Amino acid sequence: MKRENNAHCKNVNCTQKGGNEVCLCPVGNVINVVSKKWALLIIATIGNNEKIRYTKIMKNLADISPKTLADRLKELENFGLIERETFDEIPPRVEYSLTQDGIELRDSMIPLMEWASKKKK
Amino acid sequence: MKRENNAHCKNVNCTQKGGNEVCLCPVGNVINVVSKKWALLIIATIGNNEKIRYTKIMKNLADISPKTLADRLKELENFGLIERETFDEIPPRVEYSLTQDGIELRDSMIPLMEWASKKKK
DNA sequence: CCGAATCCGTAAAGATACTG
DNA sequence: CAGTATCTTTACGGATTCGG
Repeated sequence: MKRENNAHCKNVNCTQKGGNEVCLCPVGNVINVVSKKWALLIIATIGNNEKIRYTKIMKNLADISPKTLADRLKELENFGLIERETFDEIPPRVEYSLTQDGIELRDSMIPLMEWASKKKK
Repeated sequence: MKRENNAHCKNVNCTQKGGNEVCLCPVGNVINVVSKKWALLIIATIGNNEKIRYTKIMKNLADISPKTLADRLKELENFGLIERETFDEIPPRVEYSLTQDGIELRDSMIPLMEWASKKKK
């Protein structure tokens, strides 16, 4: 059976049915960045602070390892979701903040976080 | 400085500031299930179909491996987000559907999926 | 045939110690 | 302070196999 017309997706190989569903074909890239472990929580943490330093993110996300945090910050920056500002001071200071895209992402994940929040325990 | 009152969180160790932010303290568990690779896409796929079989999920998520799908389905079932119904037929038939919690999750992630959808190239 | 389970190699995440 | 380096552990992917 050839698939029905789908308002959400122009991909001819899309196997989703038409209707009011959310088509998943175009979601791949972003989701793969965003669904890595800690990624959403990092975005949310930065979003809660406007500007925030590496050590403070570490404290807020108590169980993250420094390596994972550094890796994730680099990815999120490369992806244009966060911004990294360095200051030539001793001791060094680096501040992270959300870009416009990051803010949009943060806003769009608030319902998810609230669901998770009330779901826990 | 002791932290300010935070309407979202009763955890005394919460390091978030007060205000209109989303507190992350209670989010841990669920997020760790949900932010595993493919988890959100599986939820979304099942949510798009009410009932759906293993093989059809495989087709919809073209690049997932059978092992990863089986692993994720088990986790999501254990977590009470999806339901697994087996039929004693040959060839065997297994249908997956969202639980009430799964439906809530699905609803709460729609904005995120839509953001991802319009963000992608 | 369908829905996995198994085995195995690679990639990602965690723990800890350490440095510019 | 803001990360690296290094090592161990866990997660993921790919092919094959298998019971019903």
